[in-house]
Amino acid sequence: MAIYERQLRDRERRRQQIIAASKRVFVSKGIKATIKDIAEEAELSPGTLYIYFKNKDELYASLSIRLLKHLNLRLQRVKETREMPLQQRLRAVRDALRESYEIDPPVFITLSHLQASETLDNISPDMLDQIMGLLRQSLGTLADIFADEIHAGGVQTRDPQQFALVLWALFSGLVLWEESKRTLDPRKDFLKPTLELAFEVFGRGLRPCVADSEAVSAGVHDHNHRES
Amino acid sequence: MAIYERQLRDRERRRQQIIAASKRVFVSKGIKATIKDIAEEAELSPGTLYIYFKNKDELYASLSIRLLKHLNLRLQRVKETREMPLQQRLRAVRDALRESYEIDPPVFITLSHLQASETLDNISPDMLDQIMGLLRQSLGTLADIFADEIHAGGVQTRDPQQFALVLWALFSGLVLWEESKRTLDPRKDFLKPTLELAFEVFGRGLRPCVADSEAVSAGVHDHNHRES
Amino acid sequence: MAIYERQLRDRERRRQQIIAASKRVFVSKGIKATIKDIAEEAELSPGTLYIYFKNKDELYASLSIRLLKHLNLRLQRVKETREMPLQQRLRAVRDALRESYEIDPPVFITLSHLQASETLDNISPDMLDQIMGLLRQSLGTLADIFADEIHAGGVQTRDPQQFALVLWALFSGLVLWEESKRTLDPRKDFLKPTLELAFEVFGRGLRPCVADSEAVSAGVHDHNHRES
Amino acid sequence: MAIYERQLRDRERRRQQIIAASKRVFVSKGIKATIKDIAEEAELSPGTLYIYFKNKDELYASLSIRLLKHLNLRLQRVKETREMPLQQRLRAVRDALRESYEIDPPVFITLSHLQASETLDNISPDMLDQIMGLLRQSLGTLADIFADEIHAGGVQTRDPQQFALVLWALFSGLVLWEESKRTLDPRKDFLKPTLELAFEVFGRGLRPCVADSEAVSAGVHDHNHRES
DNA sequence: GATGAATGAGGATTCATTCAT
DNA sequence: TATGAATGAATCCTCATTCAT
Repeated sequence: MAIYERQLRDRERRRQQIIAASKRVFVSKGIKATIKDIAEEAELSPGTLYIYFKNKDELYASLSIRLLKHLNLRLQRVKETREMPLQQRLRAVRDALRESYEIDPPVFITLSHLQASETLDNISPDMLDQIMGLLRQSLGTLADIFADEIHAGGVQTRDPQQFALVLWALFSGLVLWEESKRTLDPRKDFLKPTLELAFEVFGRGLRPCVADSEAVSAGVHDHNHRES
Repeated sequence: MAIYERQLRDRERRRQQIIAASKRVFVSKGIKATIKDIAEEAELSPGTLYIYFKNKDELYASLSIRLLKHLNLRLQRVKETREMPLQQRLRAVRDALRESYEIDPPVFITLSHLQASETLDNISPDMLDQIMGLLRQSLGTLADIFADEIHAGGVQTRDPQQFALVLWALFSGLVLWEESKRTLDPRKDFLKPTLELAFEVFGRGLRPCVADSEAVSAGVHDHNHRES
Repeated sequence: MAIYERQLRDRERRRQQIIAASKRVFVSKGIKATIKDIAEEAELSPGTLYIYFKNKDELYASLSIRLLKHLNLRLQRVKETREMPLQQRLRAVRDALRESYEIDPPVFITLSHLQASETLDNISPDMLDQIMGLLRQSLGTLADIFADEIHAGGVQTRDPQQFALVLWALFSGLVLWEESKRTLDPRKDFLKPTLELAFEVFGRGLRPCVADSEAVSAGVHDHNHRES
Repeated sequence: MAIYERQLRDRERRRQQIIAASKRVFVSKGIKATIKDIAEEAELSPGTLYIYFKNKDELYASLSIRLLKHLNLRLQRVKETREMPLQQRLRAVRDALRESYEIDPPVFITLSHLQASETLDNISPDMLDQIMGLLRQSLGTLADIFADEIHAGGVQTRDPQQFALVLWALFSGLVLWEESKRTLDPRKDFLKPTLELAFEVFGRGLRPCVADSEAVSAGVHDHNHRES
């Protein structure tokens, strides 16, 4: 049994080693990275990758899984801080997202591609389920956080799932833009300030107010007064 | 003379016919569409496409140009409605974006890919300039709208360019998500409600307030006191 | 009849116009010239070329025919100068070859390609006969000149056809080399001095001598003495 | 270690196998041979060729390199026979050229094409340098031989480089002609007798004479007096 | 397990040639 | 006759994947 377990552990270690190499390759070559590129970076032969991954798309998907697992953990931790004030929790969410992104910038793009392409066809149902599950879980955790806040009265009463989705989209969009900028001009960390503004605006927008959105457009100024 | 003009018109019509076919192919085959696919859809031979487009990437880019031109027009019109209240203008912006998207859902994705990939290498500088110019123009128009509102006092004093960018990212992210949903489950128009919520939140978040963002997170905590 | 003749004349004029354009294109684009290139240079449409030439290879062949006709004329004229001394006639031959080459440097290469490739398969038998006839005629005229000289005693008694062939090969080889140099370094007129040396050596080598070539190799030094 | 060496040997063997197949294809299909043709002849798949050669042009170039290396060796050996009489050395040169040619008749043509075409653009600078170096070396060795003979007094005092070039051109021209004959009528070994005559004439033409070339044409005219 | 040479389907692109106007 | 858009076969090359060692 011990032997079997060690084999299992070794196997998993190899997988991680390949995944790590893939990430490094993505950083330099982007989406156009080939299996050969990755194999070279991992100091393995192309054939070996196929022992650990069914095909290229599953390798891609594995990257996403790793990313999502990390993100889930971080979000879970935020969820548990029920005692914190809303704005602080939002900032924690923001940082969780940003740090997950910064671990592997290009992988986030992979995740987008994964969603938008036919890549999914080549992935085993198991893996697809896993990814979709993790994605749902991330969004679910976000939604839970919003549900807390709605319940506490700091956020207007709306479907928390929707809030989660909007936040996720906001983040994805910014990351996509960041990446596109990076190909044109690789000055780093343009993301941070924009992300901060985005969360600030978003955070402020969540708050409940006397006047509903319809009313708002009628007479903005008065309503902007906060009772504090 | 009339003959020359007719030829010119015919030529442009063909271009549009090919672009239209490309869009249809993108809907069904996604980014992996081949020249052959598009040619078949357009009921032309592969060679013919190369009469009208220098290469595949320029065909892709043309799709984006069409989209951006349309969007620019729509946003320009919104910009001119200075007399309208903020919320109404925001809704107009939202509709401009959404309608531009709905004309060619998959093309928006192409635009994202265009940004994020090495596609740019194959595009003639002229065309690249055109796309980047249109993109900058769109963001510029958005920024102008925000500048108006900041000046009018309905929006907090921040860099309007940043606001524009956040809005664009928000929209891109939602579109990306919509597209990914569509491949998994093609029930239409899931975008609309989320987009509406997103703009509502965003719109409310823009408003200036007595307490600055720093202050807010400090001063707001009464609301957020947890019983814990 | 007059009408028919004028049509014929017009037709021939068009052909020559196209041939002239082809030559110009060859100078700039080399063997890789396309039908479209030639059509543009001739200010005609690709289709029109096919009214005057069965296919691309026949157009190429026509160039060669023009060249060979010109060369034949020049050589014929040399042949008629029986009264001239050998060396002077040789120089006349040399100049005839060089000038024919200089009218259209790249066409000479076409002629080589014509010989060495499968181009011939696409040419109508008539045209092939014409080319081969002209080539044979050129070599024949050269041979006739040598025959004169052999008869006159200025040239050793050997098959004059063989002499003609050696001369032709010498010239072709030099032209080929010249062309290859030109692609690497387009300084002009490197051909002339080498060609002069070549003909000088060749001319001297033709002369009959007391010692035969076999004898020569036995004891060169003694035999090198000329009785003059 | 032994393993590594065997792999290296295998690799080189494969390369040679592909080169051998290419030659065979050239014989039958000429310059128009495609990668597919060569792959089929080598009983490999097209993709495999690209493991051993960067692209088609480098495959072509490799053929030339092999040829030139062989030729260089042969000429070097002739150069070392300083004690031999001129005519015998010339015959040795002639045989070196002819035998190099006979190893791979079509490759010599490739070499010519290589010089004259745009093929050069696709070849790595290293390989181009190698070919040009070998070519220069061959011509240099020839020139050295002539320099010896000039020094020994058996050859008139001229630039030996020029002599080398003339000889090379003479040979190239004959080979080109031979090849063109072969496509029309594949009776073998028409080259040999012409080449012999060519070298004989050339050899005799090299000899110094009392009268210089200018003088010759003046002083020779006794021979050339025509009865007219 | 590990290798990496071999595969070969598939893609973008070119260009001689045709044909409706 | 002249046009030039349309054709589509043919070409080079790539790269995910397999398999004998």
